[in-house]
Amino acid sequence: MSTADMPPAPSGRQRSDVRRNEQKLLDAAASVFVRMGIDAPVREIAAEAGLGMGTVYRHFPTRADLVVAVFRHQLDALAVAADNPAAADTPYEVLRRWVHRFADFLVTKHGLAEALHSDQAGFEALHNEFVERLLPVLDQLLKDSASAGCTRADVRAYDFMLAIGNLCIGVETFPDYQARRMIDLLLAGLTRTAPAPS
Amino acid sequence: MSTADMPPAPSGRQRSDVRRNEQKLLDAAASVFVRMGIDAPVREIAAEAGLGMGTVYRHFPTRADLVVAVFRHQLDALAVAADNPAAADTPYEVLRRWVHRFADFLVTKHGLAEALHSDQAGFEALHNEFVERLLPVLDQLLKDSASAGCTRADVRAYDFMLAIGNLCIGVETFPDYQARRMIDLLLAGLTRTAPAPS
Amino acid sequence: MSTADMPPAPSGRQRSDVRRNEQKLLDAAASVFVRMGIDAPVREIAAEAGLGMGTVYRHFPTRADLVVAVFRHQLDALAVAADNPAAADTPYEVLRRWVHRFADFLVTKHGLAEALHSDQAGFEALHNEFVERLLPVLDQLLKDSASAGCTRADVRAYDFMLAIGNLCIGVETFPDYQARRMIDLLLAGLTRTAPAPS
Amino acid sequence: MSTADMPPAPSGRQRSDVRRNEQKLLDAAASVFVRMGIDAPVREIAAEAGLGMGTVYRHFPTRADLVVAVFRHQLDALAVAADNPAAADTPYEVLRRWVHRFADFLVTKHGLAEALHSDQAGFEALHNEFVERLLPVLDQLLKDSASAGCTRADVRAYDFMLAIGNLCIGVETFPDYQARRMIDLLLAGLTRTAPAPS
DNA sequence: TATGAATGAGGTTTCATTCAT
DNA sequence: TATGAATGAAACCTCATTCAT
Repeated sequence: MSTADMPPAPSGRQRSDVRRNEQKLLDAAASVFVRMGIDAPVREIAAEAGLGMGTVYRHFPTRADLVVAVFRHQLDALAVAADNPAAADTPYEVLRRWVHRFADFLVTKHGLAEALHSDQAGFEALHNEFVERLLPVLDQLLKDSASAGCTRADVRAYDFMLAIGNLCIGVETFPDYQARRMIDLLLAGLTRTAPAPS
Repeated sequence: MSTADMPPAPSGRQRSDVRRNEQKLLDAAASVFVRMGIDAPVREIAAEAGLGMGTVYRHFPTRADLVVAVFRHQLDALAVAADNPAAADTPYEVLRRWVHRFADFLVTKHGLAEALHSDQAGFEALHNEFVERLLPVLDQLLKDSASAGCTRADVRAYDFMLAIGNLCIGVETFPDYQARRMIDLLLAGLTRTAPAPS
Repeated sequence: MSTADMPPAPSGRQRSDVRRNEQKLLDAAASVFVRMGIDAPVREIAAEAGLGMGTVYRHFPTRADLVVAVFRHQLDALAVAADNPAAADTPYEVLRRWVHRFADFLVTKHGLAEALHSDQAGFEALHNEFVERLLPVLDQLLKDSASAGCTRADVRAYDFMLAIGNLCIGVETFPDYQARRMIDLLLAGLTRTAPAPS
Repeated sequence: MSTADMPPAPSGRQRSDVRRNEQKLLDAAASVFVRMGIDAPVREIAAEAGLGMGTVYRHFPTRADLVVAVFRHQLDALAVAADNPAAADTPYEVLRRWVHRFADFLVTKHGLAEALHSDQAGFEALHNEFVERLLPVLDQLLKDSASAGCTRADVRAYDFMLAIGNLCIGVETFPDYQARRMIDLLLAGLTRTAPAPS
């Protein structure tokens, strides 16, 4: 009932062109966001994609839509990254590894950590996207680790997620800043603070 | 008889007005930076100060000059905040208190933590300002604490300072984010990781 | 069947509109340059053309581009003006007529002579344009006339061209100044100075 | 009645200070006009004179007043330059020498020739100044030379004066332009044109 | 009388967004 | 559906000019 009553017959080909364009735009935007920040001129993104500016607006009516789409796309990979626990690790090890994978993600997608705090359009949506996709994963990892007695139980996944993200900020602009060490410090702080080894 | 015995002084009153205006501008800029970010229109700052735009440029020829001035002004207070050690504390306690004072500073100067990472003009100068003023203080505190055996000695003050700053980011925009808890977590990670308390 | 056999052509109509706008801009700029000088506000030119300011910048990214374009367009006509020698004239007559045509050009394009000396952006380009287009023509005319024994051979076309241009300056602003008489005086000075009245 | 009822007694000293300042301003303006053109910022002139901006305005309420004053000052020297005819010269030689002296003046006061055509405030006054001071001198020289049969009688001093001025334009900006040759050409055109080849 | 701080109009340029083709 | 030309608001920065001291 849906596609049937459309004009001459859009033909699968056209539809796939459209999708191809959307992909081009996502890739282009990701790359441009890195190069020029999340406030990069729309024209720049269109040019990078080899498309017209109107096409950007057709696919992503607001900048927010584009921003979210760019990163949603990249979050998918991370959301499933906790699914293969690698068997014989302690829950803390699993948590630890995921956290660093998260940091990898933020750091390699240069500028993403900073972008999360942009006060521009799309900002809220972007944040929500992260929360929706990653918070459940991290929450589970924290709970597992706490249940196993490895780590504190009084740390909220939300705070922890933002903290990790924050610690990644500035890696690019301050080349001397070693975010990884600080992330490890945060992880260390998470471990059951020695109060009673016995 | 009149002008002859004056110093070159071009009327003391005027000079004090000028200084008053400079202060107005610093206050206005601090407030506007918070509201609109470090890239706020100059016109906005002028308006907030109740002065003309030209006056802003007279006092601070480049945006960098203004940005640096705004924060240098506020750093002075913090740089001396470690001078009154409050006697009977452990070095770790002193460190801990200063770190929270630093966080207070960043958080109450709403937006300042974010501003530290702006990739705009004045950015480098701002960063340098922080490094020059605060790094020595923090470095000393860390060393004292490590010497006393309270904390690790393998943490660089530079990383730690940026980390604290980073953890404060987003406090305003994500009201649910509890930066203080994360700072405490980082401080906890700093403590000599309970090799054997006994 | 449809798009396949078209060239890449992005709709011929659009392109012609674009060209029409460019022409509008050239006309508008020529007119405004006369009225307000070569430094006229871009906004003025846009208004005169009935277009937006952005459009000016799209077509002519720098002021120099616009300035040069305005006059290049008008130089074309002059560069070929020496091609129809009108048969039975002496080379000196031909030279004389072209010089006055050049002066006509400068004077009727009110303000152009002055514009040639603007120390603003685009100035060098404008001068070069004149040199490239007109100098060869004038040089040939001078040589022909000198070869025929009508005029001195020791006058450089470059100096002469600038001199003609200079003599046209002020025609508008000093209504009483009769540039033509001075041009004739210069031409008279060019003739083989009374070889031997004996 | 006039100076008598003034305040405490301005004292000759003060008056001479005022005059000294005026001279400072004239010198400074002349120098700045050369360096930055006739539209140079007022502040620049004040700075060059080592005085406040307000003082500039006190002495020369409009820019026109300053411009005129600067050049009037320099015209005085030229106006008398024809007074010492050096005895044994032909009137044409005297004319010729004065013309080159005029050109010297324009060329060495870099930018002055161009300034004569500025469409800015003070322009008309400047032009008038030249006319009033120099036209009588040049007119007399032309008449003397014509009376002696050296040169044409049908050339108006006004046109000739402007022509000389114009030919000096661009000497600075087009280093390759040899204004002197063109002035000589104009002078050559002035000579009784090859009496009659018949 | 001299000063120079303050003002703000006016120029430049950039881009987000619309819309005719 | 895709295009990119056009628009114009908005930011920047520079002085001419005023006026309190």
